[in-house]
Parts: sequence; structure tokens; C-alpha cells
Amino acid sequence: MKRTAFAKAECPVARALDAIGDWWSLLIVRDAFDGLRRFGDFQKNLGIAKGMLTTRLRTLVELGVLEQVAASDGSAYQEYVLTRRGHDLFPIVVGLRQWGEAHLFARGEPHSVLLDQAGQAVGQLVLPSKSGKPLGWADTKVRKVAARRR
Amino acid sequence: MKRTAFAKAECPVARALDAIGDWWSLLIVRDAFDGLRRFGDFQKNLGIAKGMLTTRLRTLVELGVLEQVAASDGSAYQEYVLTRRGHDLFPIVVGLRQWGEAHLFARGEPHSVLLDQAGQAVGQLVLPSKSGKPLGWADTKVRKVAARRR
DNA sequence: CTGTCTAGTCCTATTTTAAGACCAGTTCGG
DNA sequence: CCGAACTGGTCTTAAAATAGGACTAGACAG
Repeated sequence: MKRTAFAKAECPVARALDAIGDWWSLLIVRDAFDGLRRFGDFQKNLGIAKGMLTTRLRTLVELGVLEQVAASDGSAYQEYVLTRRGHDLFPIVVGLRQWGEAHLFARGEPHSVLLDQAGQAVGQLVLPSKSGKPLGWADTKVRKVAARRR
Repeated sequence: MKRTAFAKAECPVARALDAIGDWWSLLIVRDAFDGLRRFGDFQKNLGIAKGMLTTRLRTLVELGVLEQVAASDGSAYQEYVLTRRGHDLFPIVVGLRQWGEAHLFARGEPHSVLLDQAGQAVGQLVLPSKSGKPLGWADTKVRKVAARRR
């Protein structure tokens, strides 16, 4: 049966996963953050089947995460670049990176690292509170949307 | 063909997506953050097929994101609770939530909201730098693992 | 005991994915 | 200017994943 959809869910997490929660979309976005722009670059770097890449890029463009622009090198081809909405995915990609680094690599196993412009490794993502003290899971709760009464 | 695997990738983002980057796993984790613990609770709340839920829970337990413990109500059943590793997924779930809120809901459309213990909406995730100034996408770059020479 | 609840397993139909053949327009080398 | 190679796709096919539901063993409630 068709993959179940959460596009109408009232939970933003579910909608976000419905939009970009597949194996390829965020990897394409990651590569876009790394500066990749052309169909062939994504295809070669990810080893993704061309047909998949075509449908993923189309979906990301429809979502407004990527947009197609004329190639920056003056050729007749097109390039895919991140929009504002795409740039806003940065914390998610960083979060995945930090979780992966912390839990999916053996001690000493080499992996790529995120640096600031001075070449320093960046810190951990934090969720600030009004008081300035970072919030963890235990400090928060979700307020659900009130069930619609009749 | 078999879904392509990134479990050996040197990029932590790719490994993380390989582990938890499917449509259901993070929704299960979200529900666990919301306090759900039992098979039937997850199944009812998500509307997921039981077979899918079984394999997802098994995978999450193997990954060390969830663990099975004896039911807290004294019955003979088991419950699934987040481990330390599971709790560390909090920033990712929050990131998805915030991106979804910002880009996937129409103005005024109701959605669930994340609150701190005082009932205040939480702020945006930030990536701090040494200098204390939050880092954005343009302020960072990825250092790749050096290609292995012979 | 008996009926219901829980937490699954198993089966089937359908959809999605991977992989590669094929193709039209673009660019390059000479 | 011409043929070869590159770019950015489309189409086809086989295998795998998903949705949905039937079925079941053990726990529990009355």
C-alpha cells in the first residue's frame, strides 16, 4: 500500500518527517550545504540511482527547499541551490551529525568534522530557555492541540 | 534491490540517517518522549501496522535507543523506554519540530507546541561558538577525513 | 472458566527502491 | 565544423519494504 502520509498531521515533527524524512532527501541537503549544486555531482557523490535522484530533487524543489538556477559557470545547464527554507534545515543536519558522532563511531574511528571559520570544532546544539539555561528533554512537555469539540 | 546502507560511511550524518532516518523510527521516539511506553500505545497512536512496529521496535532496541523493561504497572507485560542514547535524539526531534512549525503550517493553523516547565514556548535551537555567538550555515565548513594514501 | 486484552507472527497486494539501458541536447578537442 | 564524450535526464525490470488484516499464545478480569 501507499506509504502512509503525515502531511496533515497536527504535529510538526510528523509533517517534517513526511516532507524530508526519507533516506535521501537530507543527504542531498547535506551535500548542498557542502557546496554541491549539479545533478551529476549529487549522483556521483551519493551513488544514488538517477531515477531516485530525479524524483527527490523534484520533490525538494516543490517543497521549496531547493531551487533551480542557471549554472554559475555560464554553461547552459541548471544548478540546484538551497533556498531560505533549505538553509533552515541546518540545525537538523547538525543534530544528526552530532548524534552520529557520539553514538555511531567506535573510539578513534575517523569521521568528518564540522568546524567554524577559525577551524575550531563547533559545540553542541542547545535549546535555550528564557533564563538562559539550556533545556533538556526532561525540562519540556508538548501541549497538544485541543481536540475539536462539536 | 536492497536499500542502500550507509552504516560504514565516514560522514556521521549518513550513519545517523542509516540508523534512524526512516519514516517511523523518529515518530516512535517522539512518542516515547511524550511518555508512551507500550506496544499497543505506539500502535494506536501512530496507526502503524503491527508488523512494521515490531521490526522498528526491534531495530531501535538493537541500536540501543530503546530498551525493554518490565511494565511499571506490575503486570507481566514489557515496556519500551528511551535509553541515554535515545534521550540524545532530543535535539533532532526538536529541530524537526521547529522546521515543521516554521515552514509546513499555514498562518494560524493549529499545531502542538513545545513548552518549558513554566509553560513558556521554548526558543530556537542554537549552535554556539567559542565566542558565544550562534553559528549559522555560512559560518561553518566540514573537514573531510583525509583520503587514505597508499 | 470464559471472554477479552496484549503483543505479537504471518500472509498477501501494492508501492518503493536499485540498477542499468537508453536518449536528446551540450560541450569539447582538433 | 565534426565526431566523441559529457550532462541530465527517462524508462524498464527485479527485488525489497510497506500497509493492512487474519490469526494466535499467553495474561487478565469477572
